[in-house]
Amino acid sequence: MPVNQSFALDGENGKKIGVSGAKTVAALKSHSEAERRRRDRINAHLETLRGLVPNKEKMDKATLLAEVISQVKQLKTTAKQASEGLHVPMDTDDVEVEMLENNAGHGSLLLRASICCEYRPELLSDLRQAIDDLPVHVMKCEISTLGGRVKSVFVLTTGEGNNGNVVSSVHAALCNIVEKVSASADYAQPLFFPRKRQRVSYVDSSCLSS
Amino acid sequence: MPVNQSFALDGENGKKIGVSGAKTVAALKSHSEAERRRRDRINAHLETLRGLVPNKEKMDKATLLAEVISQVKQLKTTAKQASEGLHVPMDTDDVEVEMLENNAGHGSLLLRASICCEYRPELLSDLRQAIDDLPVHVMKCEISTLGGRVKSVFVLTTGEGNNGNVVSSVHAALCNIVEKVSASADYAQPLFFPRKRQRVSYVDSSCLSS
DNA sequence: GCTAACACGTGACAC
DNA sequence: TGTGTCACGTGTTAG
Repeated sequence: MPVNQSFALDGENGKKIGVSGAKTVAALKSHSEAERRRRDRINAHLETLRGLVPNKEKMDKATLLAEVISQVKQLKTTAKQASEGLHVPMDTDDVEVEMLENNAGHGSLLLRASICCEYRPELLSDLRQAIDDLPVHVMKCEISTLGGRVKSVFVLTTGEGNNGNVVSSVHAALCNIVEKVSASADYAQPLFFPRKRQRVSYVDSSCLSS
Repeated sequence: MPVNQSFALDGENGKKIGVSGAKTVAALKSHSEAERRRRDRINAHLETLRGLVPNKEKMDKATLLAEVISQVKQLKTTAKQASEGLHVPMDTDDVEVEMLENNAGHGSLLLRASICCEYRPELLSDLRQAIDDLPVHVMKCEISTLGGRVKSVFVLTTGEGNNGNVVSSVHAALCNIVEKVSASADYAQPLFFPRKRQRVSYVDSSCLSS
């Protein structure tokens, strides 16, 4: 049992531990209480984490944290590759054009073009105009939005003949759109439709990177 | 500096603190060393976690753990919603609403709603209007077109409270849109953009269903 | 009895 | 000032 009464004894530095010692004791007590609260807070979070790992209970703190680490890494990779497959917009602007199939010299090329950028109201019509101006046909189009950002993927075919530098011209056209985005960078309401306030926190896609 | 030499003194229980005292001191030392190792292990894991959260450095242990918790939850939901397949429009009209996650009674529901139908010019604005009128928020939205047909998939969350019959009301709203489609069944130009004549034959989307 | 894990109180340092 | 965080050594308990 700790001493919480103050006796008239000499401290090591010659300081009296008398009536003033009561204050010291009180301060000490609040200190230990604060520390106790800190521990409780940390342990509460650890308890929450214990509920999020598959192994359920019975795990010491260190291995629990190790488990959480591997969980996070695992989830990151799966979420990343899954979102790649599903064309979820990342938070870095991006334009990609790749050739899916080169139909043996003459005839049509099959392209896959994607653009990822912040949303703005004229984006869709700009896209449509850009594609219309190119010597391509849209076979398939996919538009995804997440947290105010947009990713759009096109599967395109070229007509006969004019397949010289279609790839680069498509790329340039899409880049124009992205840059026009960053030009009119003042924020506008997102496409579809976080017009109402977003109650769920956005997915920070940067956390999917590493 | 701790006493690591053993003097011939009597302990309080009458136990000699002699040569055996050296053992006691040694045991105590190994104890504290073991504890130190344990702390280092835990702290190393915490440091690793610090590298996995977006905020980088400067975070006390408790808030770091809190951040990790929200990270894990976030990643879990995204990983779940990403595990759905590709959303290619079939050539049969369809409306589906399913519950992805029921957050423990209170709080928000996570829904996945999809609609597949023929394209018409007002479809997008109709969709937007319908979603706006519902007590839901759009977390993610994906629109795909193929051969004049369109499929749109939404990941929705409901606010607190009004989660009673959201599923059925969402379903009803989307069905209304589909039926409105077949009502104004006279053909209009497709969404995005086979406005120019389609030189390649449409992909029969039934062959994608497998 | 030995190891491993935990909670506790305390000194030190920071803002 | 005091309020908060951290590392440390120790007491205690379980396997």
